[in-house]
This record gives sequence, structure tokens and C-alpha cells, in this order.
Amino acid sequence: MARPAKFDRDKVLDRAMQAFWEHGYCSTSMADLVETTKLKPGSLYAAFESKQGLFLATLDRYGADSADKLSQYLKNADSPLSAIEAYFDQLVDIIESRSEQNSCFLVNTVLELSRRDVQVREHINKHFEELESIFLTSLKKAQEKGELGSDVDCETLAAFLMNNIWGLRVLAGTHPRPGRARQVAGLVKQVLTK
Amino acid sequence: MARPAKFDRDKVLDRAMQAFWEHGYCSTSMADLVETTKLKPGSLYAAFESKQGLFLATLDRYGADSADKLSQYLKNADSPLSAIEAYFDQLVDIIESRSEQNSCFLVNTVLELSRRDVQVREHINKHFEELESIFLTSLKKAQEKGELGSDVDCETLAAFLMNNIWGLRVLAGTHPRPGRARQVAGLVKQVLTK
DNA sequence: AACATTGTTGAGTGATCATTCAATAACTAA
DNA sequence: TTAGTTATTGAATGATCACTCAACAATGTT
Repeated sequence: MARPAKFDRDKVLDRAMQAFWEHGYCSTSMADLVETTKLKPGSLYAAFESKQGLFLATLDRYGADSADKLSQYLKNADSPLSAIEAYFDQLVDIIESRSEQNSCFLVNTVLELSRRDVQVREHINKHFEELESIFLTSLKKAQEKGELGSDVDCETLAAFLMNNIWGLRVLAGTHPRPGRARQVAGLVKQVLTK
Repeated sequence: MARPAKFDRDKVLDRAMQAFWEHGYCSTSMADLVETTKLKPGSLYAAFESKQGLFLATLDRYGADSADKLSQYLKNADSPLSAIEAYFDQLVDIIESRSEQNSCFLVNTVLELSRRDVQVREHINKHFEELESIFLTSLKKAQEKGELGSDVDCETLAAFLMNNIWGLRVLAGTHPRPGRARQVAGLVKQVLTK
């Protein structure tokens, strides 16, 4: 009934996400987004309402991807605890690789905007809660299997895991000496397996 | 030999720090700083060179204050381990208080700027290293006193403590449900005291 | 009092910010 | 073909950005 959009929404979101992820919300200008997405301002505004709208869309995309990735590690694992350890190992690999993109878009955003912007906070918290609930499911499974003592509080342990992931993401921002992330993660894994 | 400055440098730094701490670097405009410091643009630039120069000065002030505070908790403590626990307890109190200012200026800045700005990163890292070395000194003292087993790697444990402080600061940004910060800190303290 | 030096003032700079919109293009349904 | 609808375009908007500077004020020295 009308002219169809020419651009690929997913590709546009991906490119915008890369820009926000790398430079943060404030330091990514609409001019930057116009350049990376190859969409003119008018088209961007027609599709996403505003810079903030586009940002929230990229946040949700990143959050969904993160949850998928974590799920792939943990679902159907024979040993839930080993799977969690494997997840931490690959996180450490990313951080130790010193690649440009070893930060977490969600964690970056918590400290840049979430403290002051309710809408952003609600989106972020939703994604964090999803990640944590995936951990929690695995921890409970571990407890059923006897990998984890029945005295262990899985909720606290899940919160502790999230805390150390956040810490590792901050660590990545400091450009730490090689081996340090692995050292910290090693101690976290030790807590996990007693 | 010349006209002396009228303003109190420490008071100006304090006010600028509050502004940067609350809103971040990008979202604090020179107009904001002119308003909070009560200095005209020309005076600010004469005293601090640039927005970035003023920012680095406030960072250093915050870092020095943080180290002083941690030192006060840990130096001359009869039980180094209890002193570290006490430090975590007050950190939890700050976070659970849900006050406007329960974030850490250094952690905020790591994720806003440190990843991309070498100069900022060097300043931040210097302060983090100082904090960590204060923890390390206490941990070694604890080991000498037998509070900590001789098999414990104090360097790793200090890095672990920093990691969880960073995690707690991210947690604060999510506006968590009451009690959660205390729960996480409790587990950290448990690791500390075996 | 006169001079040298430095602090203070605030209007003004060009650049960049997010956003808008009228003109035009491309599609579907009739 | 035509009418109706929506996508695309890119120049233009006013606001705000970090920053400058010439005029003036206040001090110590002589």
C-alpha cells in the first residue's frame, strides 16, 4: 500500500549499537550515527523517533544477544557448574585479548546514564535480571545434581557472580596487566566450587 | 607583587567534583561549572587550563580522599581482616542508603572515558593501584598475624576485593532492592575469612 | 602616587548539537 | 494509469558547546 523501507533494520541497529557501545551515548552524535548507519537524519527519526529511542533499541538488542549467549553456555550442560566456569573462561579470554570491544554495553550504560535516567535504567535492569535468572537456574540445577551443597544460597551466589562480572568489566576499562582478569576469575570459580 | 586570587581553590574543586561526579564528564557543561563554582569562564580557564584540566584535578582530589578514607579504616587496626570487613560494611551502608551520591567517581569515569582517553586512564589507574596497595598491606599484615592462612595469595585476594568493590558500585547504579548489596558483601567477607 | 603584574568580568566566537521539514521518490491498490 | 501512502533526502533550525579576549580591578613594589 506504500513505499517499503529500503534499509535493513537489524543492520542499522547493529551499526548504531557499535557506535554507542564504543563511544557511549553522549559522545555519539547524530552526525556519527548518520555516517555509520548510512541513513539520513530524517530516516533515522522516522524509524526510531529520537536519539534516545534509537539508543534504547540498541540496548535491547544487545541485552537479548547477551542472554542468548549465556543461555547457549548454560542450557543442556551436563555439569551446570562447569558450564558457568566455561562462561567465565571465555569472558576472561575477551578481556585478556585487549580487543577494542572488551567492555559490556550494559555496564557502560549503567554508569553513564542509568543512575539518572529512569527509562534507561528500567531497560538495563530487565536485561541484568534475565542474565541473573539464567545463572540462578543453573545454580539450582547444580544443587539438585549435588554439585553444590544444599546449604548454599543460590540467590546470593547468583548475585555474587553478577557482581564479579561487573567488576571484570570495570577491570577491562583499566587496561590491566595480562593475567589479572584470569587471576580474579580463578578465585571466583574457587568460591563457586568450594 | 600582583593581585591575589579571590576564590578558594579547594572549594572550587569540590564544587566542580560534585558536578562531574553526579552527571559525568560529557553531561557537565562549562555553563554548569560556571554556575556551581561561581567563577566566570575566564577565571576557570586561567586556573585550570581547560574543561579536561579541571576534570583531572577533581579526579585527583577524589582519588586522594578515597585513599585517605580507606587508610583511616585499615591503618593501626588490631585486626586487619575485621578492618577490611568494616570498610565493606560502610560501603554497603552508603549503597543501601540510596542517597544521590552512592556511586564512585573513579568507577563512573573508567567506563565513560578511561577506555578511550589515555590521560584519564593513567590518573584513574594510579588511584586504583593506591587503593589496592592499601588493601594488600593489610592482607599481608593479616597473614603475619595468622588471621589469613600462609597458603593464601594476598595479591589475588586484593584484586578480588577491588573487583567486588567495582561490582558493588555498578550494582548501586541499578538501584537494587534493599539488602542485596549487603548480601553480596556478606559472601565476599566469607571468602576473606574462609 | 605611579607602575607592573595578575585576577576578574561577561559578552562574544565559531563549531557542533539534536532535530525538523518541504520536496521528491518509490511503492501498492484500484 | 492514477491515487494514496510512506520512505528518502539534505539543507536549515535554534540551542548549546567549549573556549577566548579586551576591558577593567586589585594587589605589591618603588
